[in-house]
Amino acid sequence: MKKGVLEMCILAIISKEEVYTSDIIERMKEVELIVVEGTLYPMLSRLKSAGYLEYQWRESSAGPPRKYYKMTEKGNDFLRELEKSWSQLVGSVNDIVLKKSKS
Amino acid sequence: MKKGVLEMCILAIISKEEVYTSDIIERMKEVELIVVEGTLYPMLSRLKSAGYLEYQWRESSAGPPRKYYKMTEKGNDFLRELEKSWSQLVGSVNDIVLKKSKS
DNA sequence: TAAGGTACTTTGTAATGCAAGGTTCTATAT
DNA sequence: ATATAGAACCTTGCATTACAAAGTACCTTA
Repeated sequence: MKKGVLEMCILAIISKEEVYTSDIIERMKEVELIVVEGTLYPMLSRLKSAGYLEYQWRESSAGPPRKYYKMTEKGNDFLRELEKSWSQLVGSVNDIVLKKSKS
Repeated sequence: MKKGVLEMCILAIISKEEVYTSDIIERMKEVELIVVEGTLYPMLSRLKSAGYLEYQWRESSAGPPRKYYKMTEKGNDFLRELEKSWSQLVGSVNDIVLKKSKS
């Protein structure tokens, strides 16, 4: 029923700026959403294989190189889809929750 | 990241009126949320074992008897919890999605 | 008393997200 | 030079969630 909320968040973050994994975790934490590496790495690989993302290696000033992700055209389309079904879900759930009881 | 949206919907429906499974499916369909028996029966059993629901057998005018569910006190508390974390989730996701890109 | 529909239940499976552990690479302290 | 620490990446195994599909029980009607 509720497919792809986390996926949508990740894609939304990447659509704003090129980021690597730790950036994503940080952006999520900024709005009190906790997500961990073990979730993120497989998901990013999946999204990349699906053609929604592409990445580029970049060196870091302190530490090993990082994979910086950015959206593809297809990824942007997919993000718009996800956003649409997300707002539909929110609407439906609000209908259920806010409906007056039969009294 | 976030669990229990469907659970919250089910509990919200039951909190409005005493219903049996087919009623729930119908209420959900009214707001374009599709849920099926195979999802619902195990979930209702779980919620009942957890002490959030109780049920009562009632005869039907045409067919076998039905399990009518209603909330317990504990169930109402739990529902309020779920609603709170649901609106937090909606808020957080909106923050992510609506945030301006760095440009 | 057989047939069909309604209601409840169980089983197997796919997808999701997490914990935990592992590998590689770089910088720094010894 | 070498060991240590830490950053970044990746993998494995597990619990949970939701669904499809098949199965069981009951009730009404022909």
